[in-house]
Amino acid sequence: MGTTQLDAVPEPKYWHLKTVLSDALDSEFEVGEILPNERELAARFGVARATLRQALEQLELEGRLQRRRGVGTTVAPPRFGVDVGPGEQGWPGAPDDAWQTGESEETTAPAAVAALLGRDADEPVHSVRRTRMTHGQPVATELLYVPHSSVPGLPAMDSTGGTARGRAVLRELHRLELDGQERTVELGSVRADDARQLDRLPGAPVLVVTTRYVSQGVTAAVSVSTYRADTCRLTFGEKVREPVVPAPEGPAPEAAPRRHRAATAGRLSHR
Amino acid sequence: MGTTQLDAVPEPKYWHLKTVLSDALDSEFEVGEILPNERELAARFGVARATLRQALEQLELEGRLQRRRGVGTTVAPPRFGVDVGPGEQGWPGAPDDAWQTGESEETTAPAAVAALLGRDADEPVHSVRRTRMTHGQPVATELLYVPHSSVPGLPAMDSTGGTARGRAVLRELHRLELDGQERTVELGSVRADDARQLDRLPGAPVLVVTTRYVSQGVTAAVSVSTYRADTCRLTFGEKVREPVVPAPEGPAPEAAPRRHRAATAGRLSHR
DNA sequence: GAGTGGTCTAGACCACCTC
DNA sequence: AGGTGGTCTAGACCACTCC
Repeated sequence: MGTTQLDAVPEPKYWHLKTVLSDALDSEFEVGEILPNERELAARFGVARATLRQALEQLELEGRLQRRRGVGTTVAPPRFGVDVGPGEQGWPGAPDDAWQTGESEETTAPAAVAALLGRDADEPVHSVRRTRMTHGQPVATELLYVPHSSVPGLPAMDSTGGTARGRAVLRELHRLELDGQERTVELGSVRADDARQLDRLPGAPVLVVTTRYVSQGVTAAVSVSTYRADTCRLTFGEKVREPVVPAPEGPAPEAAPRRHRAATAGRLSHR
Repeated sequence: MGTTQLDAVPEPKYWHLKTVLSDALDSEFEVGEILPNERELAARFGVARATLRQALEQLELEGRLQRRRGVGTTVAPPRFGVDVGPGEQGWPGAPDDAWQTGESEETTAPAAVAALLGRDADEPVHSVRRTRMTHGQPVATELLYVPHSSVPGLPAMDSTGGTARGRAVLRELHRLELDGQERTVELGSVRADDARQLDRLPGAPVLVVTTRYVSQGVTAAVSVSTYRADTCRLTFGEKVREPVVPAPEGPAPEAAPRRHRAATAGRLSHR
């Protein structure tokens, strides 16, 4: 007695805030437009900044917003669709691939990778770092692990730890016959070293794509690629051509107008 | 002058905490074991609870921990590898698939899905809800959208909005010839309705797999599946058999012992 | 009812970018 | 120097689970 009705599940404030902001983004903002700052938004909605930030975090996770320290919060463009095979049924470094070869060094593979390779954890491998660019932005970094035994023909150039070495490794890899590849995708958080290359803070969500390259029945190489989860949509094309894909937003896309109305000055109404 | 050295980047507390906890998880805890509660952990590390929670959030995102309200925080098992074609080159509802057909109803597809279907946004579609189980746990929910024009042979059973109707839709789908399918994977956050089915709170991170099924040159159906990102590793097998995959943990797996030492009582040392 | 994780507050300071 | 987002604190209350 007293409760007007079944108030049922009191929706968390930040959750409600998120949907309000999401709607405002659709109706009142242009892509690339900069939002009012967090302190102002929090005040306007009558919540603590931490609560507002919880909502913004969600929206950033869904690729709707982009936040940069010292700059501000902007409305993010729809996610890129980046192709992740098996379209290009080739080895890394195929002439047409989207990757840019970087440093290479001789190390020992991390335990998990060694297990995937089916090699001992202490067997030396070539590790080649690569970066993938799209629209002028780095969207992924990769570490490619190639056991010495996979590329026995590689000329000795031990101390040449530069990009030349990386290209040499890729070249040798191409001499092998590729039987197939196997991929897994999972969620991770970017480590400090990758973070800088991807222009994100450590801990930002990434999609980790692990690929096992098989040649003549054995795993010849393993690559671990980390894609920015906020800006990327991984596509696995097969046979079919892609039409205009209007980036589903959030989880299960529900009626999403995303009309671009002219943006003037003081909108984003409260309540 | 004055700084002893390049103190460079003062690592955030929660970031350092995360690595400390991560190491402790490897060395001092068993899978399924329950951690001390948050207030205790925070006190033990001399930080505010919010800071500790930031570290725990990261670890949960990486699939290392599982937190349940009212229960506690437990050490998560390695992620499941769930197959996401194109191994089973078939229509949804193939006799051997891992999905469990649920409710079906007649609706109109959300805008983004309608665009993928290449149909008008107001054309009626059958929407079939399905659930994917693995190891007795629900790992994904799906909404399958089938335009009426794709299954003209479907007998009239308008008001039969149950699972029988869903099965009928799938049955009709099988009569079509499948030319190919096209998938995309992206990060999302689970909506309220899916959340309950996946036993997660709203907003939890999910991997959204959107599949376009093509028959005779046109898109015959579109499915949107949301997988729990904390417990799932999506696998895209091709030709190759899978060995024992020891779940890379975090982004780029670095030397990960994950040895299971006997767990006693009051460890998890500070500093 | 006791104990857990989830939400929220009102403040403070820091790191970074831009002017 | 001033403004932005990022980190951190010390508290409070709530929703949930289990006994």
